Amino acid sequence: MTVDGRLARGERTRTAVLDQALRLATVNGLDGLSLSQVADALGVSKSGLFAHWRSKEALQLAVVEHARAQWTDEVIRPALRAPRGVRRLWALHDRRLGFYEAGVLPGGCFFANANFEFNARPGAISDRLGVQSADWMAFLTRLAGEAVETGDLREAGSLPFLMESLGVCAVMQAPVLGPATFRHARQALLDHLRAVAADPTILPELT
Amino acid sequence: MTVDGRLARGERTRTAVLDQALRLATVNGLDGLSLSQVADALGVSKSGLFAHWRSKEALQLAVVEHARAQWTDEVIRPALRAPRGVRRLWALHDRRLGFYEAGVLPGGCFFANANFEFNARPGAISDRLGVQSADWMAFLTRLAGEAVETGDLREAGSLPFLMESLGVCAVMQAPVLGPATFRHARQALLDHLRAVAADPTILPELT
DNA sequence: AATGTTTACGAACGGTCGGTCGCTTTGTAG
DNA sequence: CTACAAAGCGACCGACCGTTCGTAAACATT
Repeated sequence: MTVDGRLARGERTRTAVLDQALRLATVNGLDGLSLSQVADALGVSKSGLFAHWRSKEALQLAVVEHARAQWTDEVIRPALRAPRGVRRLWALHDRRLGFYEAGVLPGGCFFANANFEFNARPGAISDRLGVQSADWMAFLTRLAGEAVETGDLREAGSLPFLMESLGVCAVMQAPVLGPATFRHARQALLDHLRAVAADPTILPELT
Repeated sequence: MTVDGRLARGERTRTAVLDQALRLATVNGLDGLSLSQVADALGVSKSGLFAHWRSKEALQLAVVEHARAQWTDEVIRPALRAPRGVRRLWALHDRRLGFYEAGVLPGGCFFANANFEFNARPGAISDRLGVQSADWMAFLTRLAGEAVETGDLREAGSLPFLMESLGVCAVMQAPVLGPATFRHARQALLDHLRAVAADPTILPELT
């Protein structure tokens, strides 16, 4: 199977641009993203970007999808290796906070940033963010439901909303209050899970 | 006591500008705020703004303080009318969510928006936001400590962080998931408070 | 009535923005 | 070798940005 060298090159620049644009978007905002900045940071020309995306909004939407793929690869998929139930819920929370702590994105969390940036601005980007938000909450709800099925939990209750809350708040406060924020976010969920889990001993101790 | 008509007029426009700028900042971002937009929305000239603030950043800092004053008037002060202890904690949470629900600011919460916007951008504005964030968390911690003193709670634990988390997450998700979000945010804190309160009966039922 | 101050305005400036156009380079296919 | 297509570049456009400056009106002070 031979590949077209031109298309391959295009694909390479495309992902390089999306990587850079994603990082920049978490710092200056998805809307504050400037095509000149992205182009200069990669040593390409601004007009060359229009060969891949016909407008800034098209690039922004591509960044949203790129962020979703990264989130799936680095947070969701690793967490799914944990056994179903309360341990998987904990793995997801732990992995998520680890993603923030590692500083993969200089601005913390792309989705939290973007949701707050577009929460009062209708349009294609806001719509897409809304769908992804709903998907994410549905995923959390499904995992909590599984924990009830396995008998780990008596009931799901507000657990999905609580997990999302702790994650979002942690990434918001971390730049101000320092790394201890993540310890709070872990401790808070661990306390809650221990209180509602049928067998608290399957949950780890915080080191 | 006679007042200088010029100063009075200046003060009037100043607060009118800050009101408008605060609302606009919650929609387009504190940095996305455009002086032309603010000026046009109030029917004043753009250059006239520089008679009151010597730069855009000065106006932005003034907006931050204006938002703090509004938050104190409409959330903190009313909540302080509730008796010390767990009822005051609940009143604060309830009042906060009510502030979001009422749509006082079209973009939800100024501070959450601004924190996420500036969480990776050093500068005077970020510094000011950081101080206010720390103050706010200290206030929550003080109220939780009072609830321990009054005997309402055995221990504060992660309660301040939890309250902040639920509030922030609610205002983030409300535009996407609708008003039910606030019910979740209230229920989640109420469940937690009932679980840790010495006397759960002093807490209200959700209607 | 004369003087000074505060508020506010209109015009203009340099700079950056998103976007367009014509061109060159690189690689594929016949 | 030729014809074609995709990738990428440089020059340029109109629009908007924050900011400056000179000026005029409103008002207080003397």
